[in-house]
Amino acid sequence: MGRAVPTGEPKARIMSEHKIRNMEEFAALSGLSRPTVSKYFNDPASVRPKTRERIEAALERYDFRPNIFAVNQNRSLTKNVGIVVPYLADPFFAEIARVIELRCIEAGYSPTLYSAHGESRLENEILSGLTALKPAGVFLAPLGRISDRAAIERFCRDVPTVLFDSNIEDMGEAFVGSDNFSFVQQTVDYLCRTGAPPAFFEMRNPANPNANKRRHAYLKIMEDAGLEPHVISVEGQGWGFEEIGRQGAHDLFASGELKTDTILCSNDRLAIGLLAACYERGLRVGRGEGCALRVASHDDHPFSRFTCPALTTAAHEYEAVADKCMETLFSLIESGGRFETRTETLIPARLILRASA
Amino acid sequence: MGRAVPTGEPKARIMSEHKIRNMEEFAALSGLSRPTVSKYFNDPASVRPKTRERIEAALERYDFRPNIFAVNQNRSLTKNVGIVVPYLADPFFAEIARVIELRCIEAGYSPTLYSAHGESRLENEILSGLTALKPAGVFLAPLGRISDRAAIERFCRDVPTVLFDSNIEDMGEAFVGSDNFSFVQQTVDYLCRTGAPPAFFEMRNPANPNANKRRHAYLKIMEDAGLEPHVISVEGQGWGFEEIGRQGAHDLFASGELKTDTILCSNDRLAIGLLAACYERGLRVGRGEGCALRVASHDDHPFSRFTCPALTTAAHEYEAVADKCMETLFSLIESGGRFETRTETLIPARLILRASA
DNA sequence: GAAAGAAATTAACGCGCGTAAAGAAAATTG
DNA sequence: CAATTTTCTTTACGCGCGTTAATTTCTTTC
Repeated sequence: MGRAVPTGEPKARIMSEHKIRNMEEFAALSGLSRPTVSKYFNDPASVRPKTRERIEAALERYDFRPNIFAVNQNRSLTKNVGIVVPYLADPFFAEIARVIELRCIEAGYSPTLYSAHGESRLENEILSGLTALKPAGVFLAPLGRISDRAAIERFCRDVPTVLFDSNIEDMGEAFVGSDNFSFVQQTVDYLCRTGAPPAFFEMRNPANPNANKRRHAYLKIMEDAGLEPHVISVEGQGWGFEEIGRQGAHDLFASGELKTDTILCSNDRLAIGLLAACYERGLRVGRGEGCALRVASHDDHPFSRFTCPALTTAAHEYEAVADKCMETLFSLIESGGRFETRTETLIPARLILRASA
Repeated sequence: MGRAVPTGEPKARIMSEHKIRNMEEFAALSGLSRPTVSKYFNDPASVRPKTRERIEAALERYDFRPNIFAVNQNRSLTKNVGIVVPYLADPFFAEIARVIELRCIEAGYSPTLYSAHGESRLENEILSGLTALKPAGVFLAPLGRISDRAAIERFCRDVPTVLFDSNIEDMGEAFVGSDNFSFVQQTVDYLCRTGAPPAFFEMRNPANPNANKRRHAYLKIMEDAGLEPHVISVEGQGWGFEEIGRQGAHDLFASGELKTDTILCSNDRLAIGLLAACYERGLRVGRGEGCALRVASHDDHPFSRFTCPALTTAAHEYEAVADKCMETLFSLIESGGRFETRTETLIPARLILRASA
């Protein structure tokens, strides 16, 4: 496991040579037998250094890669790793997937990225296709509420799976994600410490379970602080969160029902929409003089640094989540794909103060 | 080609049955011979309707999928399609990749998404790995300037490739992308028609060739209009365009060298950074009264609708690009992977007027 | 219902590689 | 140097499926 297998990087080749068809031929050109070369590709350290040198010299000259389909045919497990996210065009998922993917590559695996594009039908097809690839493991951020539980359960029985981002009870061998309570606690604490307690701005029917956890956290924290909670649930379907936030904010401001000058958004994408609405209405957002509203949020979306004003938010520890994901997968693979008990790792948030609150 | 192969969607299975090991076993359970079943999987229409029904009934019951590695081992071509982009965490690429991927799925292919993460080393590894997958075709948006030309050229010799987004001369069988000249023409025309001629705001050493084409287009258009061009090139490396734009804008404003009230950004991500800088400096952007600056840009980045103010931009026709990509790949596959002559399709921009200019 | 045509079956080979067993060759040890 | 251990070679089988050729069985047609 985790051995450094050569990956056929571009090198100066001898072009006059015809293309190598198979390992037999390559072995002959290396002056070795096929089983030895096969051993090398399974673990370069398993052959004598001198033999290894000969193979690697031949590799320089002839640009040969074992046929990936033939290699995997008899294997019960491959070096494939699947990374499945609900919607890759959401920069948050693009970013977390990016970090995990890079970690996988570093560890010598072949990660493949999949997006369910917000549809449970596609999520199912991805999982069923992934099963056929016999991956060593899969990182799955499920769609959430609209996921096909039965399909995911079936998948997790066949493939060692680490859930991330969105937890689904008892699904997969482990869960790695952010601690939603910590997110909300930090933002609410900060906002209360520096001004009025926040109202909570969210989508009414979020597909993602984290949204519900954040609402519950908000309610609990406000209650514990003896403060009256104020939840604003806006309507909207699909993955256009910014537009939903923008529309919802316009409706909110028009209704005149907002009783505070501090809004905590469930996530940054809603906040981005809300800030756009504020700008459109000439509402100045920030903590300074002449500001009508403070806005904070959660996720540290890649774009939250560049909103106007820049968004105060509770950040995911992207690197830490990715590291923990990898670590979990490694021990999962070492345990033969199953854990005795399902572990859940919740990584706390890091508060990032910017100009919006 | 393009046949509707069943994809093993979740169905009610008879759980008591043991798992099918191979096609032989599945054929027996269907009451048919393996070659017939094999024929079916290659083309469901190639067997008698009655036979087809029997297989599909068995498929309902037993949840069998041909071993993907064994299937592809002897094939010189698979139904795999690769989609390679330079940086998937850039929402522009995430969006165009999303649309192309969905089109591929609709067409019955198995698309796989790859991101070079901004590194030519990874781009090379993706291509060399992709070659091994014997894909029917590949959509490649190369890194651009830092791409390893020789590696890409070698890849294109082995695999039918359609370049998109970034053109590299004579590389691949075809290119599909947006018409940078049209982008700049529309924005410059609009800006000149409604106010002062724009200065052009760009990165000094853009990796992406489109940036150079846009600068040239700007210079040409200004020249033809008898106007003096003014190019502002800001420093910066990597993929953090927003931050580069923000820093560059601050430097620009601090220097006092800006001689116009109209800025045309090379792309939306730079513009997002520039708008953030404007906000931070209290510069009001827009075309209305009391605005210090007009800002327009190119790409119709998914967030350009939500900047403050919303960004006037020349939009890619995402759908049209994706459609043309698919169309090109289809005819490429039908032509056996090679075109007589390399075609270049440039799709004009669509101007989107918003509040920023 | 017989002849012609279509579709399925049987049998067999090949793809490229993993892997195991047995023996030969090389490296290591005392 | 001989004895031992390690590594490599030879030989051979198996994986699951594509594919072909020769037959057999089923459909269609008149």
